[in-house]
Amino acid sequence: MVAPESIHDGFELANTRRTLPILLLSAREAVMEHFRPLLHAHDITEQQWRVIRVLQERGEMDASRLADLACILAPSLTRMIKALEARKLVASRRDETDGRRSLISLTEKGRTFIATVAPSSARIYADIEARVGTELLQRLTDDLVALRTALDDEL
Amino acid sequence: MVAPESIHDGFELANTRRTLPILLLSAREAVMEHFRPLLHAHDITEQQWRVIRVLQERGEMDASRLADLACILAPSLTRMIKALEARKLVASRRDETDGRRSLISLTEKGRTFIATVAPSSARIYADIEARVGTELLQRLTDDLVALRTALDDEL
DNA sequence: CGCTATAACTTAACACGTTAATGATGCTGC
DNA sequence: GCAGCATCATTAACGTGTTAAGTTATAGCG
Repeated sequence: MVAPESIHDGFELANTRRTLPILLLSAREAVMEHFRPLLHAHDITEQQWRVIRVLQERGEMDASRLADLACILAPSLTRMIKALEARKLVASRRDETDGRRSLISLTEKGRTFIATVAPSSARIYADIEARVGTELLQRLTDDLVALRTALDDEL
Repeated sequence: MVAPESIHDGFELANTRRTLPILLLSAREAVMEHFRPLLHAHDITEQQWRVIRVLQERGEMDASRLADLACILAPSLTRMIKALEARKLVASRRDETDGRRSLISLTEKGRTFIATVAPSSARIYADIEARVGTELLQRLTDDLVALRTALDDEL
């Protein structure tokens, strides 16, 4: 499929299709392809789904932490919270002890929404797990965490 | 860092932070973080950089194939080609034998541009390779390809 | 040849990614 | 107490992701 040359010789650009950015991007695309029909059917974006799931798992938190955990930038989150509030899936309030912070939480409607979508989502993930195989999936999970750790510039 | 429970039990949602979509997203983010200053300094986006690199590696091709290889959707590519043409980094022309197709190619200026940025880019990739380690990088590369293959619905 | 279907792009509309700048609040030291 | 700096959130501007609809061109078929 691809020439079996070394990934990178240190002097020239690597084959674009074999670089980490594209491999990670296309792998992610292959995974998301399976979830998209479900999310679309429930009129929610992938990013919004991440946000409300994080809220369900960890409860109310400020916007910065939510953005960090859901892998979403602050400006995007600001826009999304407005949309999710309009649908009454989340609620936000000012932190009383720190007026700069905005605390976001899941509403009862939000919890119900997740409960509605969760079974299908879990089924899709189980199908992916079955296709990929437990061994490969486990190794990938560990290696991806290791990759992040190796690249994290501990400031 | 994360509770050492099984990835997924088949009945409930997995821990969001341990799911493939987020792992792949955050790993990619960790990698791109290192390239962003360079790309920004040359006033080019990550996606545009992918597009012109694919053109350099494989030469003139039609838009569909280019979009596929660079992992970019057709509507995005249409917009990008306009921008890249305005900067005279790429050129496009109609396919003479199939009037529907648009053939995209790198200009001389485009080649020069890549030659200018390539050394820094290669240095950054080499640094990443050094941090991550050859073994982990090689295994990840293979596993990510395997993941894509496993999930590809061969239509 | 003409009709229909399909394919390759293009456009449009809306959401998110990314960077920079602004506003508001908190904090620190004097 | 207040001036100056840091932090959190928001806004703005532009590029890309995503889906749907629209254009133009080709292919198939009677």
